[in-house]
Amino acid sequence: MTDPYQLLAQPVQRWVHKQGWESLRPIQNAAIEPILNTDDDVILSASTASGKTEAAFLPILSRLISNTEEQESGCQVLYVAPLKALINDQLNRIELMTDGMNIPVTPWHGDISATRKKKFRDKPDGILLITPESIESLMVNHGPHISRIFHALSHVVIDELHSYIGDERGIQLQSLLHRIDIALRRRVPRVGLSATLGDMDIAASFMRPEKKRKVVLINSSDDAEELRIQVRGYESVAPSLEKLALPEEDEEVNEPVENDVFQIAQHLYKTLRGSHNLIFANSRRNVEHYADILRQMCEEHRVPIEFLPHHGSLSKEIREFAEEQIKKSSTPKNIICTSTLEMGIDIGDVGSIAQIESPFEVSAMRQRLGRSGRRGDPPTMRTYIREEELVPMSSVQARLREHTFQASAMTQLLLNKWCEPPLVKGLHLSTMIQQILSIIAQHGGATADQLWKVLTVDGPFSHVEQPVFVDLLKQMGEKQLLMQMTDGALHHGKVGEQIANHYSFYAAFNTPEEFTLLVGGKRIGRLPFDRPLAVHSYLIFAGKRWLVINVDPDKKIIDLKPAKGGNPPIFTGGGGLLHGEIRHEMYRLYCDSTEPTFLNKQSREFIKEGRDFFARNKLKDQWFLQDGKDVHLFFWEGDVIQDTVVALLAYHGVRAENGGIVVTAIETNKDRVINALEELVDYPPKSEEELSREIKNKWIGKFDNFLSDDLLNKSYGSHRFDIEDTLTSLKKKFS
DNA sequence: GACCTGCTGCGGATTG
Repeated sequence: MTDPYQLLAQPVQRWVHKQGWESLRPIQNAAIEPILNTDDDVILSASTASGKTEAAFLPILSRLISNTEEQESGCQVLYVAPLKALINDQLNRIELMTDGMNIPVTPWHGDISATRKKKFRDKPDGILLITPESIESLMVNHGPHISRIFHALSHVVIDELHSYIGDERGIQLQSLLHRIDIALRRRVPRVGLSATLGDMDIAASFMRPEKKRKVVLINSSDDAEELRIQVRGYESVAPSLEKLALPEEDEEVNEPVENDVFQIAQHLYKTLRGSHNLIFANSRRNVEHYADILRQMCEEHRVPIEFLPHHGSLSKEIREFAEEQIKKSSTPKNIICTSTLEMGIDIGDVGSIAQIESPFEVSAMRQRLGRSGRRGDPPTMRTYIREEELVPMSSVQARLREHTFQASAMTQLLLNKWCEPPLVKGLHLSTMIQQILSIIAQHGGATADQLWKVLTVDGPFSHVEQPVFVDLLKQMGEKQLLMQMTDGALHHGKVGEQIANHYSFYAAFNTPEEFTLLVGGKRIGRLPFDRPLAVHSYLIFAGKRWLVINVDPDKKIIDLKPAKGGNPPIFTGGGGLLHGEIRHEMYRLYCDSTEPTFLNKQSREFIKEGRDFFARNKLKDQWFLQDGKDVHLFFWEGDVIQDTVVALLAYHGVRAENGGIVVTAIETNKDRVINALEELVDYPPKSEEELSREIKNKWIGKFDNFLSDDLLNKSYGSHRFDIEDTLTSLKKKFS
């Protein structure tokens, strides 16, 4: 066998040599042959910091170098990233790799000057680093030039592949890449990079939706990797009535800090101060809450403030300040963050990860764990779990110690190297509306037949049936998004023109309106529009305390000044969907009698208490539990199935709620619920669409407001419900 | 019981 390294072009070999590498990593060796010698699509899956970028670019650059003699100039590599910050980071890395190879590298996103973009459009060359939204803008504004700009395209590289699969942005990216292939009349090989792909087959069919195309999967996992993981338990004291008393108006008050929150903060302070760590707190509200408590602790002990908040509603300046601080080794800093620091940008050496309460996905845990332990130390994560003190009124969830079991099950799955396959479902009609308008902008018009071919035949919308597509076009006509010329060609209607000509058109995902928060005229961040603050109320934001001095609903501005009181802000948001495998693992953990090794003393105690309750109520075999007027149903399934059960029961007149570990049917009895479920198994509703009719607030996609009631029910049902899987699960219960 | 992501072209004035 030949050494794959020998296949690389001379200048690329010289670059490898200059790095002082003794050998290439396994993933880098494995990637060379398929990328260099074939036109297959390739997925490179390997842990964080394993050199995936180099694995893709060493063979790609080798190919470009051997091609340069024949090629006239033109964009040769299209590298797509989900974050601007990632493009800025990769620009430096790739420029170093191409040093002396005469291959220019151009970044393109919203912060790059129009001049630089124009220069590239006029004389495209080398490697383009770009976001999906900026490709969209290229299509809409420079449609006729697409084939000229990309005629020499050799490869498309998709970084952080997992971040696209299953959502609007993924469908949009599939559509854009497909449209580039169509413009060039050939298939450009694609290379996908990721550390957390739960299912390689799903990833492969995302990369290339066309059937009968081979995707080469290169998976390099380091089995010997040591991990340090602990799940720590904390118990809250049930709140006393005095603490719930309402404050006098204008009084500077703070929500009381619960004792378990205080203990968690104390442990973070004691364990993490003096080094670099990331603290993931799951919600922006919790980030602010812990940032405030930890700042006070630092002030009380008269030490420098070493805990900084970081989330998406903070201004860019505040976020970048925190990032700079943790990059410096001289000043130890901890950043308390949401998922903002889960992916991408290199923030230097992080000693350990703290996770406050479980995230919703094992893949998020894995991604977060991968941010620590970069310099020889094993990745380290402490998960802090809160459980309520048990009182006579305590819920069944509290008695089962649900949070401890969920965190333990997720940790076990992480150790088993499992993570969620992406949830690929839904019609994505909102994104289809966007792509229809975009294709028309690109070509200055299109026929219904052309749209159908581009979008559905080998395209990203092959799951959309023709009658739905026809209905959608009619609807778009009625809402003035489209109009039809006498020759049959479709053009933008009055409303379509307005939407597609504004820069807010390029993103496929939905964003809420927001207020801007100002201190002395300076922006510190944003708050969602539907949660306006009253004048004279107190707020904790950016880790500091403020008084609201003015609210301007027209300009969407809130003015603040420093204060001593304050409460963490409330943000809006839906719920996460837990995967069924996590509930299956939780069930196994309740049935089991051995103790996982990663528990501390208190969480071991919680596991024992949860198992006692589980055994006393015979929940291993029994899936009903009458609780006063309510009935708890134990399905041990994911949230899509449990949400579908709730909707199915409502359809049969039984009110129910998905409470996580249980579905609770309210004010009813066991017999009535069993009757309803048996009837459902025998006479299920015909479709998810039918099930959606009684649901309110069905606008989830950006352009859902243009759908008819029928299409909206179809769309909503396809995204949120799964009758088939639910019936399979129910039938198992009755067998 | 949630989080995150992204974003024009054009004209006119000013400067080198």
